[in-house]
Amino acid sequence: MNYPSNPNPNFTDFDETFKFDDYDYTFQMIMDQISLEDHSPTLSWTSSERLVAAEVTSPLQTSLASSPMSLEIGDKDGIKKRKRHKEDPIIHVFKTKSPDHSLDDGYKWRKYGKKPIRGSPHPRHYHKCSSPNCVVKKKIEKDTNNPEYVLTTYEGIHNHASPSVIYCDSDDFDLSSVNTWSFQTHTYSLSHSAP
DNA sequence: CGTTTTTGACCTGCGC
DNA sequence: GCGCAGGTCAAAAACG
Repeated sequence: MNYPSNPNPNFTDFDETFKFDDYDYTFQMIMDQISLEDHSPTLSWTSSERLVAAEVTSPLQTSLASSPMSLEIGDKDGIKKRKRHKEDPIIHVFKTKSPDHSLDDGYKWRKYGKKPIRGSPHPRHYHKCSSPNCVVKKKIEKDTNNPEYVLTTYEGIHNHASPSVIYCDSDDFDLSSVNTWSFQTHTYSLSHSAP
Protein backbone atom coordinates (compact mmCIF):
# COMPACT_ATOMS: atom_id res chain seq x y z
CA MET A 1 0.00 0.00 0.00
CA ASN A 2 1.36 3.35 -0.97
CA TYR A 3 0.79 5.91 1.68
CA PRO A 4 0.88 9.52 0.61
CA SER A 5 3.81 11.53 1.81
CA ASN A 6 1.92 14.71 1.03
CA PRO A 7 1.01 16.34 4.36
CA ASN A 8 -2.43 17.13 2.97
CA PRO A 9 -3.13 14.03 0.93
CA ASN A 10 -6.09 13.53 -1.35
CA PHE A 11 -8.29 10.50 -1.66
CA THR A 12 -6.95 9.95 -5.13
CA ASP A 13 -3.81 8.64 -3.50
CA PHE A 14 -5.68 5.53 -2.43
CA ASP A 15 -6.55 2.50 -4.46
CA GLU A 16 -6.48 -0.21 -1.92
CA THR A 17 -8.59 -2.93 -0.41
CA PHE A 18 -7.88 -4.40 2.96
CA LYS A 19 -9.71 -6.71 5.26
CA PHE A 20 -10.73 -5.77 8.77
CA ASP A 21 -13.44 -7.20 10.97
CA ASP A 22 -14.39 -9.37 7.98
CA TYR A 23 -15.23 -6.30 5.95
CA ASP A 24 -13.54 -5.32 2.74
CA TYR A 25 -12.62 -1.68 2.70
CA THR A 26 -12.18 -0.48 -0.83
CA PHE A 27 -10.79 2.96 -1.22
CA GLN A 28 -11.37 3.05 -4.93
CA MET A 29 -15.02 2.65 -4.08
CA ILE A 30 -14.78 5.66 -1.84
CA MET A 31 -13.47 7.60 -4.77
CA ASP A 32 -16.40 6.49 -6.90
CA GLN A 33 -18.90 7.48 -4.27
CA ILE A 34 -17.35 10.84 -3.69
CA SER A 35 -17.14 11.75 -7.33
CA LEU A 36 -20.63 10.53 -8.15
CA GLU A 37 -22.42 12.09 -5.26
CA ASP A 38 -22.20 15.67 -4.22
CA HIS A 39 -18.79 15.39 -2.50
CA SER A 40 -20.19 13.66 0.57
CA PRO A 41 -17.57 11.16 1.65
CA THR A 42 -19.37 7.87 1.80
CA LEU A 43 -17.97 4.41 1.87
CA SER A 44 -19.64 1.18 0.96
CA TRP A 45 -18.41 -2.23 1.71
CA THR A 46 -19.35 -5.78 1.14
CA SER A 47 -21.27 -6.54 4.28
CA SER A 48 -24.27 -5.25 6.12
CA GLU A 49 -22.28 -2.74 8.09
CA ARG A 50 -21.41 0.82 7.53
CA LEU A 51 -18.49 3.06 7.77
CA VAL A 52 -17.07 6.13 6.28
CA ALA A 53 -14.00 7.52 4.86
CA ALA A 54 -11.79 10.34 5.68
CA GLU A 55 -8.15 10.72 6.04
CA VAL A 56 -5.54 11.47 8.60
CA THR A 57 -2.04 12.74 8.51
CA SER A 58 0.36 13.02 11.40
CA PRO A 59 4.03 12.91 12.13
CA LEU A 60 3.51 9.27 13.06
CA GLN A 61 2.57 8.44 9.49
CA THR A 62 -1.03 7.92 10.44
CA SER A 63 -2.72 7.47 7.16
CA LEU A 64 -6.35 6.66 7.20
CA ALA A 65 -9.59 7.31 8.93
CA SER A 66 -13.31 7.15 8.54
CA SER A 67 -16.47 8.92 9.60
CA PRO A 68 -20.05 8.61 8.33
CA MET A 69 -22.48 10.95 6.62
CA SER A 70 -24.62 8.30 4.99
CA LEU A 71 -24.60 4.56 4.93
CA GLU A 72 -24.23 1.95 2.25
CA ILE A 73 -25.94 -1.27 3.21
CA GLY A 74 -25.71 -4.54 1.33
CA ASP A 75 -23.35 -6.07 -1.18
CA LYS A 76 -21.74 -4.50 -4.18
CA ASP A 77 -24.52 -5.44 -6.58
CA GLY A 78 -27.40 -4.68 -4.30
CA ILE A 79 -26.43 -1.57 -2.44
CA LYS A 80 -29.11 0.23 -0.54
CA LYS A 81 -28.47 3.62 0.85
CA ARG A 82 -29.94 5.43 3.78
CA LYS A 83 -29.09 8.40 5.87
CA ARG A 84 -27.26 7.67 9.05
CA HIS A 85 -29.70 7.30 11.92
CA LYS A 86 -29.14 9.27 15.06
CA GLU A 87 -28.77 6.10 17.11
CA ASP A 88 -26.26 4.49 14.79
CA PRO A 89 -22.86 4.31 16.36
CA ILE A 90 -20.34 6.47 14.61
CA ILE A 91 -17.29 4.48 13.73
CA HIS A 92 -13.90 5.77 12.76
CA VAL A 93 -11.09 3.52 11.68
CA PHE A 94 -7.49 4.63 11.66
CA LYS A 95 -4.68 2.68 10.13
CA THR A 96 -1.54 3.78 11.84
CA LYS A 97 2.13 3.11 11.60
CA SER A 98 3.29 3.91 15.08
CA PRO A 99 6.33 2.83 17.07
CA ASP A 100 4.33 1.97 20.17
CA HIS A 101 1.40 0.46 18.23
CA SER A 102 -1.08 2.91 19.58
CA LEU A 103 -2.70 5.99 18.15
CA ASP A 104 -2.06 8.94 20.42
CA ASP A 105 -5.39 10.70 20.08
CA GLY A 106 -5.16 12.97 23.09
CA TYR A 107 -7.87 11.19 25.07
CA LYS A 108 -7.37 9.11 28.17
CA TRP A 109 -8.36 5.46 27.82
CA ARG A 110 -8.85 2.54 30.19
CA LYS A 111 -8.20 -0.92 28.86
CA TYR A 112 -10.92 -3.41 29.75
CA GLY A 113 -10.30 -6.47 27.65
CA LYS A 114 -8.19 -8.42 25.22
CA LYS A 115 -9.33 -11.20 22.93
CA PRO A 116 -7.69 -13.39 20.35
CA ILE A 117 -9.32 -12.92 16.96
CA ARG A 118 -10.03 -15.86 14.72
CA GLY A 119 -7.81 -15.81 11.66
CA SER A 120 -5.42 -13.29 13.14
CA PRO A 121 -2.23 -14.03 15.05
CA HIS A 122 -2.69 -10.77 16.94
CA PRO A 123 -5.17 -10.12 19.77
CA ARG A 124 -7.65 -7.26 19.80
CA HIS A 125 -7.48 -4.80 22.69
CA TYR A 126 -10.60 -3.10 24.06
CA HIS A 127 -10.57 0.36 25.63
CA LYS A 128 -13.13 2.76 27.08
CA CYS A 129 -12.75 6.48 27.46
CA SER A 130 -11.73 7.27 31.06
CA SER A 131 -13.80 10.43 31.18
CA PRO A 132 -16.88 10.13 33.44
CA ASN A 133 -20.15 9.57 31.53
CA CYS A 134 -18.33 9.19 28.23
CA VAL A 135 -19.18 5.91 26.51
CA VAL A 136 -16.72 6.07 23.63
CA LYS A 137 -14.85 2.85 23.00
CA LYS A 138 -11.91 1.95 20.87
CA LYS A 139 -10.48 -1.33 19.65
CA ILE A 140 -6.88 -1.80 18.68
CA GLU A 141 -5.42 -4.63 16.66
CA LYS A 142 -2.62 -5.21 14.25
CA ASP A 143 -3.38 -5.32 10.55
CA THR A 144 -3.14 -9.02 9.72
CA ASN A 145 -1.92 -8.24 6.23
CA ASN A 146 0.64 -5.74 7.40
CA PRO A 147 1.70 -6.26 11.02
CA GLU A 148 3.73 -3.08 11.17
CA TYR A 149 0.43 -1.18 10.92
CA VAL A 150 -2.20 -0.95 13.62
CA LEU A 151 -5.93 -0.60 13.07
CA THR A 152 -7.74 1.51 15.65
CA THR A 153 -11.54 1.50 15.63
CA TYR A 154 -13.38 4.25 17.48
CA GLU A 155 -17.06 3.88 18.33
CA GLY A 156 -19.14 6.84 19.41
CA ILE A 157 -18.46 10.51 19.93
CA HIS A 158 -16.86 11.96 23.03
CA ASN A 159 -19.19 14.12 25.11
CA HIS A 160 -16.25 16.25 26.19
CA ALA A 161 -13.24 17.90 24.67
CA SER A 162 -9.97 16.10 24.37
CA PRO A 163 -7.64 17.05 27.19
CA SER A 164 -5.07 17.78 24.53
CA VAL A 165 -7.08 19.36 21.75
CA ILE A 166 -5.77 22.77 20.88
CA TYR A 167 -7.69 23.37 17.70
CA CYS A 168 -10.74 22.09 15.86
CA ASP A 169 -12.50 23.88 13.07
CA SER A 170 -15.98 22.69 14.01
CA ASP A 171 -17.95 21.51 17.02
CA ASP A 172 -19.13 18.32 15.41
CA PHE A 173 -17.96 15.83 12.85
CA ASP A 174 -20.07 16.87 9.95
CA LEU A 175 -17.64 16.13 7.16
CA SER A 176 -19.04 18.88 5.04
CA SER A 177 -17.63 21.38 7.48
CA VAL A 178 -14.87 19.74 9.47
CA ASN A 179 -11.56 19.72 7.74
CA THR A 180 -8.85 19.73 10.33
CA TRP A 181 -8.27 19.43 14.00
CA SER A 182 -5.13 19.37 16.02
CA PHE A 183 -3.82 18.37 19.34
CA GLN A 184 -0.37 18.33 20.77
CA THR A 185 2.03 17.82 17.88
CA HIS A 186 -0.50 16.14 15.58
CA THR A 187 -2.60 17.65 12.85
CA TYR A 188 -5.45 15.61 11.44
CA SER A 189 -7.16 16.51 8.24
CA LEU A 190 -10.16 15.22 6.37
CA SER A 191 -9.89 15.82 2.69
CA HIS A 192 -12.52 15.53 -0.01
CA SER A 193 -11.69 14.79 -3.57
CA ALA A 194 -12.75 17.29 -6.15
CA PRO A 195 -15.80 16.39 -8.24
C1' DC B 1 -2.89 4.26 48.00
C1' DG B 2 -5.40 5.40 43.95
C1' DT B 3 -5.38 4.15 39.14
C1' DT B 4 -4.59 1.08 35.40
C1' DT B 5 -3.74 -3.44 33.43
C1' DT B 6 -4.25 -8.30 33.23
C1' DT B 7 -6.87 -12.25 32.54
C1' DG B 8 -10.29 -15.86 33.19
C1' DA B 9 -15.17 -16.03 33.48
C1' DC B 10 -19.36 -14.63 31.88
C1' DC B 11 -22.70 -12.78 28.46
C1' DT B 12 -24.76 -12.32 23.89
C1' DG B 13 -25.73 -12.88 19.10
C1' DC B 14 -25.53 -15.77 15.25
C1' DG B 15 -25.27 -19.87 12.34
C1' DC B 16 -26.17 -24.59 12.07
C1' DG C 1 -30.66 -26.09 21.56
C1' DC C 2 -25.76 -26.03 20.98
C1' DG C 3 -21.32 -24.29 19.98
C1' DC C 4 -18.47 -20.69 18.57
C1' DA C 5 -16.67 -16.03 18.35
C1' DG C 6 -16.65 -11.48 19.85
C1' DG C 7 -17.46 -8.30 23.56
C1' DT C 8 -17.65 -7.12 28.60
C1' DC C 9 -17.04 -7.70 33.55
C1' DA C 10 -14.57 -7.73 37.64
C1' DA C 11 -11.14 -9.40 41.00
C1' DA C 12 -6.42 -9.51 41.56
C1' DA C 13 -2.03 -7.84 40.34
C1' DA C 14 0.95 -4.31 38.83
C1' DC C 15 2.23 0.28 38.58
C1' DG C 16 3.48 5.06 39.71
